[in-house]
Amino acid sequence: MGTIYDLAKKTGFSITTVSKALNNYKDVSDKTRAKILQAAAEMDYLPNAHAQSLSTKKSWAIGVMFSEANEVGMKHPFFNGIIESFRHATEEQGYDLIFASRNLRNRDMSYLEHFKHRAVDGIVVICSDRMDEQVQELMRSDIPIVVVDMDSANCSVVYSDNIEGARLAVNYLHELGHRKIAHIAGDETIDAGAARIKGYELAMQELNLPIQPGYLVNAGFFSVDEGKQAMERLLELDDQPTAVFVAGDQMAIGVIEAIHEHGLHVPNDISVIGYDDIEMIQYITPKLTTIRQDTDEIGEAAAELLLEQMTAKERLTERRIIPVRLVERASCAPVKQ
Amino acid sequence: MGTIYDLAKKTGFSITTVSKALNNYKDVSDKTRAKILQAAAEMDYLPNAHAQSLSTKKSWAIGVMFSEANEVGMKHPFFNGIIESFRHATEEQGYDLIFASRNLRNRDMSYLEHFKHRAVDGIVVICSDRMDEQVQELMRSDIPIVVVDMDSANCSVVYSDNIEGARLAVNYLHELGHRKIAHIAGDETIDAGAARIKGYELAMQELNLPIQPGYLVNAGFFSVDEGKQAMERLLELDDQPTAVFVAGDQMAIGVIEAIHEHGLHVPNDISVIGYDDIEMIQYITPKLTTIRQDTDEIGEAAAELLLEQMTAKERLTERRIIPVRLVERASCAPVKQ
DNA sequence: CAAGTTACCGAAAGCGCTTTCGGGAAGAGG
DNA sequence: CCTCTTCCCGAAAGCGCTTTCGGTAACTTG
Repeated sequence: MGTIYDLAKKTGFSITTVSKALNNYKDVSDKTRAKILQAAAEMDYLPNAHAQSLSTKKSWAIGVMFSEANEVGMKHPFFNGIIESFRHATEEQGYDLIFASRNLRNRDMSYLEHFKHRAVDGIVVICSDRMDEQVQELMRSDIPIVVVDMDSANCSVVYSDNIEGARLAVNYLHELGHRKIAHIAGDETIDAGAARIKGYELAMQELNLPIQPGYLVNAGFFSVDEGKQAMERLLELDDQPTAVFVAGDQMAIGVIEAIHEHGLHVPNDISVIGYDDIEMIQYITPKLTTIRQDTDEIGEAAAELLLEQMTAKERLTERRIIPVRLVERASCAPVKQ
Repeated sequence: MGTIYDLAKKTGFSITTVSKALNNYKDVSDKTRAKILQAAAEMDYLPNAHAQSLSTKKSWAIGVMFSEANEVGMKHPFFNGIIESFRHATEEQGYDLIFASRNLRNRDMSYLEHFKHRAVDGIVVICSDRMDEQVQELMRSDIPIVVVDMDSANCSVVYSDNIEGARLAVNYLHELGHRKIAHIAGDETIDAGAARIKGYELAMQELNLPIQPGYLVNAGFFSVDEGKQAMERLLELDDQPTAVFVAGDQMAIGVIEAIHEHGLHVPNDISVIGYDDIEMIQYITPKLTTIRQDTDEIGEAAAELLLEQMTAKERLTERRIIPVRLVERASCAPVKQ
């Protein structure tokens, strides 16, 4: 492949001139630039990224911290959509993504340490647990950073409009005639969970609907099983809800399972509305009505906020809230009289 | 954070000694090593990865080429499981994954070029299209490489035992009494598709079952829609099959949809068996019986084959075939008499 | 006690690139 | 014809680290 020295030797120019030609400096004539470029193509020369980074202090790499409660990593059906869209957006600007291990040659270090070691230009964290000490550490650092699906005053963040999403869900059920509306919630330590609870409470209040005892149940961390268990608690109630707003699609799948196992029908006996709009809910029975989060737009917004900081070379703290919308399918029906 | 020079100044030793202490050379006394390590901790010194790579020619990074026909990237429900497992396995050895963009500061280059530019230690390619010129180029290069879900004599490969998987599927249907067994296949340009076709033909032959005209239908690239369309062609036949072996779970979802839309029932009228065992098929109705590919093991095997080459510093060409197994759920039933 | 080991440390070169700064040649202006 | 710009180009330092090689001090050994 050769180095810049080889190119210099081949063309007869100094490495300085070669470097300048390659980097479009203005103080090299078109003629010599052409010669150098041609020679570079001939010996398919490629600059060494490490050498470049060393001397420019810019690595063209973005560190990704991806971590969620259920440890499924890239298999996470919602987060992986965000990552994918983020990747597209940053790729266009010439950045590579690096998924850092926490293990540097068997000395384990924090994500921050690792990212500093790798000298990334920016960091994106997709992590649901705001208490994670690793995340805190990243947010305290001075590396440009953007955090997805989590709120914070100390760095740029992007997340869906969860309050509005919850309101959409509750209002929709209300329009269908439901009054006994329960909420199967995500854990409050997760911002998205907390916000949807708040939205639920707000919406109920606006509609003058009381939240009956036992109608707000914490289902933990968005897994199918937890959703199922939560629904079972709801089904034990004397005064069962006629509709339930579930804080996540995966939980909603468990919820429907539980309802079916109890011999009841969705949506005829109980209406269910989810949150996220992950792919698989189009294929279950009944197809799940849900609040759609726009992963494409979330990823793009995250990229935008990060790129902004990286070019400005200073930390900004912008907050971007992405609109959600209701996707009507078949899991909700008018209340039975 | 400081450099090795700062550390040297702080401790009074030369940078040579500092470097040696950090890298566990034997020719530095325990006492001075301790001092240096302590000082390093105090100023939380971290070596700069670019400088290290530049001088050692080892980047501790693995390039990932991830590309499939449907352009869903990391959202791909099967491939993302492999990546995740691969990531775990390589992480343990201290490697980071780099998802390379094909765009180097707005000059577009090939994956190979990009990986050379980044000086990765190895490459993993997860790509279904064997004709992809980019993949060919990677395989021709001299960088350690492992290819997943594709066969080749020129580099290390790992894939599932597709022949055996197809055989398992067909035999299972046969045991249920089915004789009219169709195959909705993946495109033959994709190794996995071709192998499953071959397995299907083999198994049918072994059972002395003729493959009726129209029973082998190419459904293209494993999407739900393509599966659906293929099934519709099958349903137009005068002599309809009683069971169909579908080369991918996503296609099988479309297949079931098509059957239902025609007023028929799965599995009572037609049995369906899929391939892959992606998560969502546990939640559809009926739960899909399928051939399970072990993504964990595939990812681990890929990591193993790659690490092997990277430490040996030479290209090996080992072939690893991962066993599959039948997962019985509810989409197949004994044939009606 | 002289000679030979062994243990520990440092000077310096090198990895491949960028960038400042200065200098020579060619052109502009009087 | 002389001075002042403008246009090109290159020497050299520097980015932060590793590694070879040699040298000194301390320690054995007979």
